[in-house]
Amino acid sequence: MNISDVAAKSGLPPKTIRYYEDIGLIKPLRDSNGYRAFRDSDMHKLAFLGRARALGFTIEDCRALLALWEDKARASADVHRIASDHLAQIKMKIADLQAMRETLAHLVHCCAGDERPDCPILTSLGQGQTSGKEPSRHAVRPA
Amino acid sequence: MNISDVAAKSGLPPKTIRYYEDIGLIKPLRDSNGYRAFRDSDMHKLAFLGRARALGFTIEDCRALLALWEDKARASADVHRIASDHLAQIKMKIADLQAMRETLAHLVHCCAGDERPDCPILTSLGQGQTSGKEPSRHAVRPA
DNA sequence: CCTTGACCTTCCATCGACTGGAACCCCCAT
DNA sequence: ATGGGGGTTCCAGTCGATGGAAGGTCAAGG
Repeated sequence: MNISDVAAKSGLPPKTIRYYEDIGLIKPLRDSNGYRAFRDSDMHKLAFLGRARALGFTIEDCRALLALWEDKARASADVHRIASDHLAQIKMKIADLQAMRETLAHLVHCCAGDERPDCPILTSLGQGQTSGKEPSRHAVRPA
Repeated sequence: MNISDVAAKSGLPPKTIRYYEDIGLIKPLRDSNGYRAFRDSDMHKLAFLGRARALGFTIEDCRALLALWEDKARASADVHRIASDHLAQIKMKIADLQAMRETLAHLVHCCAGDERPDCPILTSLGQGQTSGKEPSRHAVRPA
């Protein structure tokens, strides 16, 4: 299988697949012409990676999960720990985003949004009180 | 005021303040020794930026918001649009993260997390069905 | 046999929003 | 003069790709 076949089957772009080889997540063979020759096992790994990434696991988490997946003697506790740590991160991000949403929704609601200059959004940004709390450490910032 | 004073008052690290000057968000004066000399107006802008960033606005949004803040003849509609677009982004991210949370919570719940190798988390990642939907476009990915 | 076009390859740069660190300058107190 | 705590610049790195340039390969059609 060439790269565009695996791309189609795994749903990952060719660029991403090359990148995953670069960082050592997969090790496809090579044809005599230099083309990558993907085995079924490579395909499966890529599909695995795609799903793990879709769940928001970091690349390093993916690397660890892939190793555990391959290791038939793994302890499910190891997988469990990675996943529940990640779940905790996600929960924190949701909380952060919800706080932003509350504040923003309130401001947006209060702003007339017409041709006049009066704007509670700018007033609030100028004076403070975006929320009660500090900007939290686990930073949820724009994509 | 020197940089560490403004840092203390605005809550932004000196590095970030220099960066904001670099990208043209603020234009502090300079003392004869080359030190940045911050006026009150610079301080206010930095505080404004800190709050806008805490609400998750991108730097480019912040630039636009700052310009509108300075413009006493602005139309609140412009501010409103930026904020409500951003609010929509946040809502999408929350939805994505909640979908991840559901799936992950289920998997974590199903995994024994002991010394045995059997692990529904890995099984699921290996076989698919992370959720009903495609990984959405507005990618929420790890920090 | 030659060309065309769709593949494939590598390598380098860019995105966002900082952050770390090196190397160096400045100012004040001892 | 020396030490320590400011400040300055500039370069590299983070994370996870993605865009693009420059060039090699292959199969089909004329």
